[in-house]
Amino acid sequence: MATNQLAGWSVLGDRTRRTIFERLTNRPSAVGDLAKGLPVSRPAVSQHLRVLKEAGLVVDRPAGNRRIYAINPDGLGELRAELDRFWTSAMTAYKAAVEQPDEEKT
Amino acid sequence: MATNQLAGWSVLGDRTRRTIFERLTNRPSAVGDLAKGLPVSRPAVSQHLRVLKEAGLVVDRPAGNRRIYAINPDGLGELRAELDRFWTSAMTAYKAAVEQPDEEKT
DNA sequence: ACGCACCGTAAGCTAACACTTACGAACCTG
DNA sequence: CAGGTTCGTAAGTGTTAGCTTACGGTGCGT
Repeated sequence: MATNQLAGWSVLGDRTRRTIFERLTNRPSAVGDLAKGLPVSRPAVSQHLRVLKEAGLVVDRPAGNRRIYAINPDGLGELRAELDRFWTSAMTAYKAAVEQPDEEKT
Repeated sequence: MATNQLAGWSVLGDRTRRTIFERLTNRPSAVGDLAKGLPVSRPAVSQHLRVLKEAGLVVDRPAGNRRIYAINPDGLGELRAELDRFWTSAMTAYKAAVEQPDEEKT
């Protein structure tokens, strides 16, 4: 499935990719339709979709002539978990560090 | 102030920068100490810290010979808000799209 | 004052990345 | 079958991003 375990952060670091991803949260779309609303060419969108797919964030399904891309619920969950992990880890460590300024007093 | 409004994603998209940021959540540190635990040189860490600082995620304070970098609580809050905004937006749109699969044609 | 440690910045290099055009495959419609 | 879509991929290009080395500035200790 997802070839990368923690790709969410870096994958969504790109603006275009975030836009594509957000559009897909609104509705599943074909490649050409996505490209129409973007300032980049259709093959560029296709390549972004491949990256998103390899990260497990989207899934694709053939529909006759076209290919419909949609959000992958599992990938969405993993992304959520990744963000949660990062955030809680950062917050707990930060709180602990604030409440114990033991190390280095200025 | 944070020079960018949505810098969180792209700034923390880099692995080294995420590591530095997480280390700073544990305890404020000087540049050299940070560089010691990383596979990159000290100037590289310095440059990363500048990016983090411009994004409003960290603050620095001179301490004699050295310069102590620490997490910026305001930046942490803004990051939290940004992640929340992204997540809720994505989730609400996604749920709505799932409950109305009639819109597939465009 | 002298030497040493710590740090920021400039300059330059390299690899990765996002993008384009060109091409071929698969599909539907007449 | 012929023609027109839709799409993925290969090949090539320009830019950016992260990294290194080199250098200058500042503060501390002897």
